[in-house]
Amino acid sequence: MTPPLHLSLAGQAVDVLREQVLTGEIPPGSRVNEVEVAQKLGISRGPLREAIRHLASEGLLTLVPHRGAFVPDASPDDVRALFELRTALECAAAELAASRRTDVDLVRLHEVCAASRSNYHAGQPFPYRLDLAFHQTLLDAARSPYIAEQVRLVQQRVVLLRSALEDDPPHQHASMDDHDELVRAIEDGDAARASTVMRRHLSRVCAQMLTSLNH
Amino acid sequence: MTPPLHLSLAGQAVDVLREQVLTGEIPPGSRVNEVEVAQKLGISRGPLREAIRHLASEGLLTLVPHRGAFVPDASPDDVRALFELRTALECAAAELAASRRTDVDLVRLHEVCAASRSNYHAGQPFPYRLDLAFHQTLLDAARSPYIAEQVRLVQQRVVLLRSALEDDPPHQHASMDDHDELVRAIEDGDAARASTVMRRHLSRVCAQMLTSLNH
DNA sequence: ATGTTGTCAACTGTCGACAGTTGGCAGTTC
DNA sequence: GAACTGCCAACTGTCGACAGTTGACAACAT
Repeated sequence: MTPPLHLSLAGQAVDVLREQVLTGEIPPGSRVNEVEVAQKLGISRGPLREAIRHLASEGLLTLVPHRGAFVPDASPDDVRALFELRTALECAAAELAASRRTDVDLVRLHEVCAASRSNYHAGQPFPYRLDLAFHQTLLDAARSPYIAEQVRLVQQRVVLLRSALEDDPPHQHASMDDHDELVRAIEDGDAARASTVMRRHLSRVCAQMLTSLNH
Repeated sequence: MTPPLHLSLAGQAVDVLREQVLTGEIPPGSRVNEVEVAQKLGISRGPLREAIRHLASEGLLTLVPHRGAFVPDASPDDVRALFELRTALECAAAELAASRRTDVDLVRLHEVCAASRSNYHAGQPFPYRLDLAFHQTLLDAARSPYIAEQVRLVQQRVVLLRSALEDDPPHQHASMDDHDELVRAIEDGDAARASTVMRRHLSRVCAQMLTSLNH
């Protein structure tokens, strides 16, 4: 009934470290010292090593033999290649969502879009939270667990390049329009259009990210 | 110059275990005993645990808390979901290959296709080796490292469901025709057709796999 | 015979300590 | 002063041992 009320130490360490890496508390380029972090978390090096390896498998850390684990900072080429992967996955998800969505899915998608707009007009911070929520809702509608899992991992790596999270109103506005158009295509069951719109949307996001990388 | 002439014990254990899992030496459904395997490999439990976690992150093992690691055996739904992911990735790769391929890529693709046919007529075993080689060559032509990496992982998981590797001549013949048509589309730089052919090809392979799952 | 409870062996989760490697720094030479 | 060499501290890679949990078996009650 109560599956694992308390996770293993390694699992807890994964959660804590992931949060610290994604929020930038451990900045890109810096190293993760095993003994230091283990003491700070109050655990031994064994579980911490497992946590580090796990995050490395998610792409949130890069391992260098005999040197340790580093938080990766991305080059423009990395960003482009990463978005090629993301585009492949999310376009497929959009197509599947268009053909499999239920009425409940549509309600949820509309809700997230409406929440985004009200949040935007209220000037709330962290608008990307709702952006992630939209893509997550779309993935639920696609009902393809393996694709969903991979998208989750890719989105994490994108968040790691938080440089583009600066609130850029024109970009936010365009994104919300993209989202609305995506929902309409999914509502119509038009897989081809859903894929096309998603591709354009991600292309825009990628470009925005690249420009903010160059300052 | 000689980067790591001898890998870490964990790295070696990963290679050995992956081979054993993929060849079925450790059959699906069976458990991996940490102390037993560690002794057999002549290493300690620490490095072996890291190897097990690594393979789990690749989808070749599933971890159950306090129970251990198991070799997963797939249900039809798993196969379908896995091929949805594979289709998303490889269709994108086919499109990219069509727009980025060089003359050298084309030569290599033709070579692999020719090798497949001669191998087929010679009645050699393990025809899937050359199938993997074809898809690998196509990925090289796509020049999208993240997509390539994910495809590699998915293909591994497909190999794990080796049930469909029974040499089925009609299926092999159809696959080789698909490959040839794919190369033509890539040669023409026709991304849309490359994607379409790849989708049909993988759909056929998935169907073949599902039928051989039901015996 | 069936269901329940107590016990136990086997295994995973975790820890602290030792060994091997790496990068940097001081000392030396030209 | 610059380049090279040898040493050293810090850190990762690895190991063996202990603690906690799980599933199964046996004994018992119904």
